Amino acid sequence: MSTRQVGIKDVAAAAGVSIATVSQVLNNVAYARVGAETRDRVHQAARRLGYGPNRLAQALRTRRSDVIGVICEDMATAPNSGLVILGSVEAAKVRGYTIMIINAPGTGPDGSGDAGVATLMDRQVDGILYAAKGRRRLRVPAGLVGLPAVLVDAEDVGHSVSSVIPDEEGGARTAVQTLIDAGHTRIGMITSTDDVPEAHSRLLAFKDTLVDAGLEFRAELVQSEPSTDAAGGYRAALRLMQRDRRPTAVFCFNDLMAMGLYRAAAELGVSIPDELSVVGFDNQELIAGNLHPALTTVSLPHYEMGARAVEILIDAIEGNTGPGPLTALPAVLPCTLVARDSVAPPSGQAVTPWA
Amino acid sequence: MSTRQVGIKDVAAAAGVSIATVSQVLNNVAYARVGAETRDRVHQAARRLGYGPNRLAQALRTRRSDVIGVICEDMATAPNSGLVILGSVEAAKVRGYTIMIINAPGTGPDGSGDAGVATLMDRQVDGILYAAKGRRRLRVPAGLVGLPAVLVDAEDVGHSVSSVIPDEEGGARTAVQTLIDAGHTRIGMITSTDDVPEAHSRLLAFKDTLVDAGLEFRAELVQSEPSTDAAGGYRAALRLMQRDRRPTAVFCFNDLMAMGLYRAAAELGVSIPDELSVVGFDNQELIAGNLHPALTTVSLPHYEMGARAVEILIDAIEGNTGPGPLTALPAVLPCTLVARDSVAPPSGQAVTPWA
DNA sequence: ATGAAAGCGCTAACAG
DNA sequence: CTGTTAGCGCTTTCAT
Repeated sequence: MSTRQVGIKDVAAAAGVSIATVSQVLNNVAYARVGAETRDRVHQAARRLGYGPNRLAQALRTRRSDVIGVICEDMATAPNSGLVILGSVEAAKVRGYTIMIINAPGTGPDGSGDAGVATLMDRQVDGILYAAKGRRRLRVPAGLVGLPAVLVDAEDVGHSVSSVIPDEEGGARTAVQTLIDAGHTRIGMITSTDDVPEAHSRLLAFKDTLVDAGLEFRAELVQSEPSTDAAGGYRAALRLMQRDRRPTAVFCFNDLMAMGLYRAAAELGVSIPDELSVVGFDNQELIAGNLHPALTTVSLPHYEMGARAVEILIDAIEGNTGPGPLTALPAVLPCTLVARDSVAPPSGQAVTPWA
Repeated sequence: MSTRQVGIKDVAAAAGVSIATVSQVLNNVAYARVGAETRDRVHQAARRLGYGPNRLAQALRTRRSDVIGVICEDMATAPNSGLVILGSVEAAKVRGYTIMIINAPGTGPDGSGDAGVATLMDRQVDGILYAAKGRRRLRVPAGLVGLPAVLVDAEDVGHSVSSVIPDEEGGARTAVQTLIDAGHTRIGMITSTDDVPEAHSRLLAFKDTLVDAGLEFRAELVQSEPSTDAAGGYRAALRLMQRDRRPTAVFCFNDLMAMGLYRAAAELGVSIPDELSVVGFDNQELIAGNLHPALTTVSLPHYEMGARAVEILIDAIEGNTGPGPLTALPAVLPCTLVARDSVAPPSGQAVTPWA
């Protein structure tokens, strides 16, 4: 803003060539056959003047802005939305793109980013990433369909937009299997009474993993609560732990509920992990890393989803995606176990007097 | 991308006027005196065709992109960086701007966003927001000085960039005063041994608030630890609580340390808030809201800083800032108390046998 | 091997 | 009151 921004024509003047030539050498145009010595002059002039291309002008001309719009539902409220943004920002950078971001209130069953889509398209973004607030399926804003777009952490009900989702069920199986592998046979679960997809899939994975391991599923060992925070976890845990034969391990719907379980255990004088193993879900670093003992949990691939979505999007934009439609099957990314200190083999001693 | 984007000339054709007229009515140019009936035709045509201006073309022509670049140090790692982003996104939207965001590794004593500044300037952003990772002072990237820029959560050592910072000390005073107001006279503190500015300012505020209230500052009632997480808080708390006369209330350096204090209290059988009041700092919702009892704490104005910074920036860009230099005193935003359930009057009973 | 010229979609003087 | 014209900074055909 101080000294007027140097442009291609300044470079041209300094190098004693035409602006066309400057453009060609600076962009390494294949067909342009420019003398080696000329190239040098141009490059040097550019460097000397501190030339940087005006990406707006380039975009106007080439009809490619190299910017990706990100619509984030309830940014900063949704836990870890920061990570999907970071993933997309970094993946974009690698490919020479930049992220333009807007927020969308995540209310109602439908995606709410309609105005957002328009805003971003006016700004000529090359494609749009819609980061949903962890709902399974949603109806994407009408404006989205037809243009390069990918949905993160949700699938479009109309299957008209491709998406990147976590392998929820695999993650839950991993969690339960971790407990089984540690030697537990009497495993409980604390979960949500809400009719949300995660609740179903995690419960299902819990059952399946148990029976796959030849273990019995006992309905009385799963306790649910409407609120999936620490308070809910505490109440569910109390019910679970105050029965005749309590489990030696429990799988929690999320880290917050696990936090409630920790409190219940402390009050009942049962020690984690010696007398009770626990694994959570979500890997909320702040919680999982600061509970005592640190919570073993399953991590949702937030960063990876953001990054992957951007890659898919850019491939689509640049046409590297082959002739097939953008709308293939959703990319499903693994949820990995983050092992900390809350899992141990069951203690030798009987957990209850008569067991 | 399907049907070629409609442009100003399509509207002109549809309305039977020239593109200049369209531009003028759509932009409400003051001096342009266009017939009311013509205006209507234009507006209708525009609406009917679903016209949206190509903001890139506008920007190229007007030399104003209406986009603000945000450089975020360690986005998503820094706690609550999501909130400053959200604040800036929403404030920008109100003024018709959009946010373009990039990440910068927050290592070393200096701001690391040099490349980032260049990237953003190439994209013709109108100004830059540099969101630091909660360090007090830093040397901003050289490219920043001279252009519209504001620093969030830090001050430039060269005072060449204006900034928005939290009233750390005021927040700490509020925290301590809350305890005093509840009737406590024997108040402890758990803090960091690190030589970081927050540690100094919070400790100072602690002392000052005490003496201002006519209370005695006792060095033995402040316990520090190098690690400011729950583990550190636990260790410090143990030392603090196992003395002859323990405090009836404690002010914690942050919510994580408070979390450690909760554990220590539980183990020692002292009940919060009946026998011990506690107030934290940071308002990490996930922690503070899920501890039991919920933690009363002081909130850092992350969202507000982002929003305020954008407003300052836009004022500077649009020249509403008066003749004065952009680099005025830093804007300091209040840290407010978030009252939850961890503070109560001191219990009537003596805390120790002989007290 | 290099340059002239047209034009991306829009705004801002200025002319009618 | 409205239209013509000249660019913003760049890329890309097409001449030379």
